[in-house]
Amino acid sequence: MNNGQRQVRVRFAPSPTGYLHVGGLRTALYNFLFARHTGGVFILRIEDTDRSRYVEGAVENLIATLGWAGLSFDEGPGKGGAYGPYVQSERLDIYRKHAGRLVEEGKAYYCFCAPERLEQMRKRQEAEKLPFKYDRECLRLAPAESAAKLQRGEPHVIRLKVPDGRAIRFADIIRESVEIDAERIDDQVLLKSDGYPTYHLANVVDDHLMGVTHVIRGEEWLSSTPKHVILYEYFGWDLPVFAHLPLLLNPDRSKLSKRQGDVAVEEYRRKGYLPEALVNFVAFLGWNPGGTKEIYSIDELIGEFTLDKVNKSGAIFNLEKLNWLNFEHLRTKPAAEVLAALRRELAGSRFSGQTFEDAYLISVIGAMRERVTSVADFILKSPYFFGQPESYEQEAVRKRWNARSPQVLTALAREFSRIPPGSGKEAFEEALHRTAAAEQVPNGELIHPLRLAVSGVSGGPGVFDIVAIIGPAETIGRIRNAIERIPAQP
RNA sequence: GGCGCCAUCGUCUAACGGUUUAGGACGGAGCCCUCUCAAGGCUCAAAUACGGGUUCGAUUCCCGUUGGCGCUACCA
Repeated sequence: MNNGQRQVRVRFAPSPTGYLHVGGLRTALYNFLFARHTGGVFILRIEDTDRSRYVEGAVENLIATLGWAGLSFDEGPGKGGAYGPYVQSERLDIYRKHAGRLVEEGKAYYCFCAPERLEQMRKRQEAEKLPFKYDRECLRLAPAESAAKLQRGEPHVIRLKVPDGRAIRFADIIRESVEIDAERIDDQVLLKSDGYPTYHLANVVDDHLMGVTHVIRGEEWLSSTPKHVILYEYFGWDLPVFAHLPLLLNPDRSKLSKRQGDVAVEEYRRKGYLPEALVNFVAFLGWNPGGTKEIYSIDELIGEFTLDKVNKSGAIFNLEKLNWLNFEHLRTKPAAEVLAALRRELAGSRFSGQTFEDAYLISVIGAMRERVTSVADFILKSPYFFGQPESYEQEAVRKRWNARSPQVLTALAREFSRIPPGSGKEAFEEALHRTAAAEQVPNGELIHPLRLAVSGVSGGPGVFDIVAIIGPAETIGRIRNAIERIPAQP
């Protein structure tokens, strides 16, 4: 082990197979937080060594999503750095060179076995309930024979020659010590027949060449870490510090996947979740600084984050808590920022054709802030601020609208018509009280039908807040509309 | 199947052998507030998987059982 005093260098190394997964976001976040907390360097490296899974535009998407979440990287594609290139498909010669060096030193060997042979062997071993292990057929090839095959251009791979009869042990910050018998490890393919490296080779080579001090990645890599340890040993390189993160789980405790909810970060973005809320949420899936504070800004997370507080067991992605966190972040976000987000939502909604003044939207935000969990909710839960009610909730009509409603509301409208535009809610409240007294009905006989008339629903902000926001003229128009459209009640 | 990792309320978690009638949060239930819905305040229900050790004392340390998950590819 090394790196006592060296500057921390960590990396997030996704493969560009589409969108950024929330599990990937969490891994990226922990790397980012660790780097920022320690004054280290956060690297983005693209692991595109599987050409069949490459998705066009995925890299740009990944970078954009990371940027949205506020996870800025110091070195990486499009950003540069002294250790580039940061895209593995641009580093092929490096991997070939290193694999070749291993072959020369007898630590790896050429394998010419056809996929069909491997497949048969796999089936046989499976039938005998044995773990799959390559039978080392090609390791027994005479050097001359191997060279001849190479000469003839026969398709081949390079395999790691796993040392015999040794226990491979490595330290992990989160899991302490992990040990596995080398006997169990397959002679892993390092370089594929298409000339591309496998994850194992590329990852180890790059981590070393890029000076990575801490490998912080998902637990799914724990089982293959011994292969990496062997590689470090073979190359004569110092081991980085490993930290294998607990997995993110579906509600049924299986590894988080599509099917059981959204796993793409951009989906949450699209639904109006705030990046600070999503970041706060995933940070606490597997990590906790102790104490009872729950709402953290990203800077606070940076201040508190340490790897030894990461826990070992998988965590279920619980949407309810995310909703609450989003609500909490939304309510403390400056109105100007919420305004910008709301304008974006409106632009993509059925109200996109209309224009609203900043002051108007700010008062809508003030009225709805404690009633929404996402920015999209402003439109979903209170469309009546952006247009006339299109319908009237049946249950509310049945409960709140009676035979006298048209008459008293007409009287109320008459009172409202004397209120100058821009008046506060008190003016409407007083007008309503006057009308109720004159018509000799309880306030509720006016308040509830009024709410229904202006909003079409039974819930929402105080009715006087609503009418003050939309103004007297609009309110009167909506009252007339409602009287016309709501069928007479007994 | 083999190997590895993991195991506190439904969920996220706190507790680093005793300060614990196991704390907080989300969600749930109830009450208060109230023009509705929220928000807010108060209250309640809810967990150390099981069995052995070690110890004066185990949520905490060890072993086993059970369960869950991961890996077991020329995918990452």
